[in-house]
Amino acid sequence: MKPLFHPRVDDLDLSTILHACADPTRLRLLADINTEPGKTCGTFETELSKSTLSAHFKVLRESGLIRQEPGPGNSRLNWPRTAEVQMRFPDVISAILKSVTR
Amino acid sequence: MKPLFHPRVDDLDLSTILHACADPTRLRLLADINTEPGKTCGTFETELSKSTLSAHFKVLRESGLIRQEPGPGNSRLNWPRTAEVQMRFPDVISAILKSVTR
DNA sequence: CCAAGTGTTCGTGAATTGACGAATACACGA
DNA sequence: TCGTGTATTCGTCAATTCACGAACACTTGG
Repeated sequence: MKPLFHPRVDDLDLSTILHACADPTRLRLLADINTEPGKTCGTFETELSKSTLSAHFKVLRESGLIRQEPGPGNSRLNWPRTAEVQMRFPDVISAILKSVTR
Repeated sequence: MKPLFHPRVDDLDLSTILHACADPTRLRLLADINTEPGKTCGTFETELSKSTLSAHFKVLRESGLIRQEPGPGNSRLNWPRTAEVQMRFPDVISAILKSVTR
């Protein structure tokens, strides 16, 4: 599996991050990844098609909110980058995640 | 001056709020309103046209982030609703505002 | 080697966004 | 009442977003 692009902490942008969080689907995904780190892309509850979901993961990853690393088979493991993001923007992500209704 | 629509605290939506914050221009406006509450719409530093600015204020207002009340003449005074928003989504707005680079 | 499983990419289309200028609405002072 | 200042609304336009299915890429098990 090809490794994917991930922005460095220094390159994180607040507006980009907020935009990534602003979509209900992505916010749900992000929350799930934080509750259950290492989940594989196919294990999320959703009605959406695979391609749509893949696009959402891409937005999350490119914003710096998650890390996607090669997993077993052709899968990808999804990890939160919350700790890293907090270094740049303290409390933002944690506050948002706390407000997400399950 | 007509009073404008403002959502009740109970009707605030996290995604809507994050979307409102996700635009750099709006984030700038929001930060300015919080630093200097009661500012009038025309007193913001910007290159944008009146109509564009007005649209941004509308997004902020309808998301619940600011209150726009009639001011002297035909002006509108802009107030933060940060305290109200915090009741629904604790720390979210304050954390975002702290991360805004001046 | 082949089939099954897992994701990504591409092309498409509908809807939304963000920008603008022109027109409009409203309040106030002269 | 007539300008002037302030802000909203409207119509338009280009660009972006979000959704989908089809096609492709890659790994692994049989």
